[in-house]
Amino acid sequence: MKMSQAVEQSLVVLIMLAVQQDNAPVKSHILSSRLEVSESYFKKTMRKLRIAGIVTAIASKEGGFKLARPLHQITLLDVYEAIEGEDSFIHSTQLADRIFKGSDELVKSGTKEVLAIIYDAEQAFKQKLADYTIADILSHIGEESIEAIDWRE
Amino acid sequence: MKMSQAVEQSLVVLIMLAVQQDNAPVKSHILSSRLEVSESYFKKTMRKLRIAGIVTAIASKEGGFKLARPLHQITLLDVYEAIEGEDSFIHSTQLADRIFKGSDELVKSGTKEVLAIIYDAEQAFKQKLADYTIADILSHIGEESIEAIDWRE
DNA sequence: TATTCGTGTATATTAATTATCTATGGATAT
DNA sequence: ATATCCATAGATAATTAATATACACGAATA
Repeated sequence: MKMSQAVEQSLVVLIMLAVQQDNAPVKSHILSSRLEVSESYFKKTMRKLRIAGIVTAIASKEGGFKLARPLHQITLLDVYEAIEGEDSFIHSTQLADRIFKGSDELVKSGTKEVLAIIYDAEQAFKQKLADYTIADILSHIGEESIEAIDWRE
Repeated sequence: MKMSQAVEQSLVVLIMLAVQQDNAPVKSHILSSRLEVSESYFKKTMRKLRIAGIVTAIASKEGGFKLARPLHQITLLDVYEAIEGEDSFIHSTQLADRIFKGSDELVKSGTKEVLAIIYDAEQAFKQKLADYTIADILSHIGEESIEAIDWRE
């Protein structure tokens, strides 16, 4: 069970935007070349972040992407769900239906319980992600070094 | 981020074995046909469960698979890890290295923090799975109906 | 009016999952 | 003994999702 690479890529981009002075917009080709992915692929990921209200896109000369909200209002769950969607880790019951077809109804309820437990575990995972924001990540970086960074150069 | 089908298949098989009277061994071809997968594929999954010490294989006429331990000693985490292994949801840092190469060391530590948070969330997920056993699932099934089931028929 | 994002489509590559078939060898109950 | 069934392994295939690129036209704006 692996998390999409795009989630990590997104988080790194957000860190980059977060340390950009004055939240000045940074161009696609600069960010994508830093990530070493094509601008085309990069924009597909950024689109998801934009739709989720995490970044703002500015179409203009001197345009680019910037953060849409303060750092402490962007949780890791926001980013995760923006990229991965809200699908559950498991989505089935079809299997249970196949197996217990013809046998006791009460056994079928056992698999329903399985789904409930996995859903419960999934919620625990997501709650942890919701507990942390980009600001928490940035708090591990020294103030001085942040002021010195301009990704547009 | 999706859980392997094999995890759900395994749980269903364990439920079937759990309600089998006297923990009598059930043959591969019976279980695999119930799951509607080939016996060959089914055995590959069962092998993982056997290596994890969850089921016992009996090679003999009147052989088959049975549970290796009491129901309450088989957690959902045991099953999950038997099938999915112990890989983390995210495994990288390579990306961080690529991006922050040439820029400040302190920024790199931001991505380390990201990995730590995701690992934390993953542990929360796994802890929930460890909190439940096959016995918990079975507790949702009436005693009477369990006594009536013989999967070997 | 040049620059840059927005959107959409088509396509390619890679990797993992899911799955089957076959075949040889080993354990054991009767 | 021998039939039955698991153990292991290798080759192969289908399906799906993730990852990725290229291209083209439209829209916003400094």
